[in-house]
Parts: sequence; structure tokens; C-alpha cells
Amino acid sequence: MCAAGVELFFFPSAVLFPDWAYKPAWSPPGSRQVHLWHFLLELLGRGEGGAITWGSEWGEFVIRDPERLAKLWGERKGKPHMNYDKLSRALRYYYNKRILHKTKGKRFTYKFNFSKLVLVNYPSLPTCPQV
DNA sequence: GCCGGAACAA
DNA sequence: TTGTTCCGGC
Repeated sequence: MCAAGVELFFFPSAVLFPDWAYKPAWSPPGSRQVHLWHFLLELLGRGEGGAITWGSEWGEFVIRDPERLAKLWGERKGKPHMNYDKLSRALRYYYNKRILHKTKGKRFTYKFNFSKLVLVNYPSLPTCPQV
């Protein structure tokens, strides 16, 4: 079974993203770098509130309060001057990495590529030819 | 708003 | 290597 198979096996039509999927497989003692996609899944998983929510499609999410989300992200990273312009630039770098892509036409709306996230989080899993 | 190049930090 | 900062362009 490859990673995409694992994804299909463990992902039914659930509303929330499973806990194991966004928890780092290994815990670096002390200095763990919190990645943006991990932070977003944290808030989405908690149903944090107005800042960000799941969208209509599977893996799609909508940023309801961009500047508030940016402030939360800035607090997490110790970057007091973070704003949505800079946060969204980081999101755009995910396009080529195939972690995210934009839902065109929908404002503040992006979509996760979950199978890619599984590969990033669990590199020990066998890879698929065309993930 | 959204895109992506460029310089830079960690 | 993952963002952060800045920015011209559409």
C-alpha cells in the first residue's frame, strides 16, 4: 500500500482532519519549527473560531479574518509585524510544493493536497508514482 | 486580492 | 529549506 492508499483508507468523508495526520511523526526535542500548514490545520482542527474555517469541498478552507489569522501566526512565530500579505506569500510558496493550491475565484480560499501532506509528514511511507 | 521575483534570515 | 520582507504588476 502506498501513501495515497493510506490516505484513502484512513480518510472517509469526515468533516475534520484526523489528529494523526497533522502531528509530526517525530518530535524534535526543543527547537521544533512550526510550519505554516501545520499551524493552519491546528486551528482548523480545533474549530478555532472566526479566523479560519473549512470550506465546502474536501480539504478546502476559507480565511474569514485574514489579519487576525496573520496576527495569530505572527504570535506563534515571534513575528509581531506579520500580516496577510506576507502570510499569503508563504501560502503561494506551497503551490509548487503541491501542499496547497488556490481555489480560483473564491476570495481567501485555498485547498490542501492531503496526500502530499502525508508524504511530508511520514517520509518513511512508500511513495506513489503520481501523487 | 492575488501573483511571483528577489534578497535575506534562521 | 521555510518562510519573512518588500514590491512591481495585473
